[in-house]
Amino acid sequence: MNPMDPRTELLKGTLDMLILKIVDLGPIHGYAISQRIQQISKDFFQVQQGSLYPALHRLEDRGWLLAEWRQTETGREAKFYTLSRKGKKQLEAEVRNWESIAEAVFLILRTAD
Amino acid sequence: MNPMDPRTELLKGTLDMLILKIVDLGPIHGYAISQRIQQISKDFFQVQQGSLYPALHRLEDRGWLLAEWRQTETGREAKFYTLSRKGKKQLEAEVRNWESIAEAVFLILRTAD
DNA sequence: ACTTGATATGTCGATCCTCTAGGTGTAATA
DNA sequence: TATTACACCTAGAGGATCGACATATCAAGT
Repeated sequence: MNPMDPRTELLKGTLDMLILKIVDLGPIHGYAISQRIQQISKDFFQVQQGSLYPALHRLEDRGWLLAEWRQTETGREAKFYTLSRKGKKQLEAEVRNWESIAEAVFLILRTAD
Repeated sequence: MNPMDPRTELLKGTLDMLILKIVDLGPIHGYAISQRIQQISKDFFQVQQGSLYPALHRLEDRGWLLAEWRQTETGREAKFYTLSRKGKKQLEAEVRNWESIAEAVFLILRTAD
């Protein structure tokens, strides 16, 4: 995605939350996470691999995701992620925060003179 | 503000839009912009000076804001900003984009298994 | 007279995140 | 056989925000 593409800008800080949310739906591997995000958002978000994998490692390092090598349905090796208890709490906090931010942004955008 | 405070994440990439929106309400100087944003968002957003002034210069460099030194009501010198025609279009584009992003994010957050 | 706090602008360096662009390897399909 | 999809990864560049610092004026309190 072009660095001037506005879609890049506002994924900033949101990607972690979206990943945690997708993983919360059930064990899933990285490649499939990016597909799910793209699919559910109706192709609006396209998570680059250069964003995806560093984010997954970040979330694992922070103890929010647990990783385990398993086989996919098609018999390939892949790293499956699940949410830790800490991750679940983090997700809840981030969702609350996102809702507050969205509310505050809309307050400002709807302000008339 | 605590670095762990979620408000620190002023949702990167949103600040420019909020500034453009506030300036669109009428000529205003930098210091007052940060106050307006804080006030309208009911203290949720607190724009740091280290974010504010670089942002204003950025927006001016891109031709979205026009600057002019004037006196405040209290007789102090301050740099007043107004929206250029390009800035107005940019604001409209960013608002449309923000709405799309918010929609896409909520699509994902509301997804149940 | 002095000090504090609000007003008002600005820079610098650190930090963090995303992107592009590369890389590895396997399996299915044309 | 070549290409595409799957599945993982990293390095370096660029951009944005922040905390901390620096400057200066002015009002109000002590």
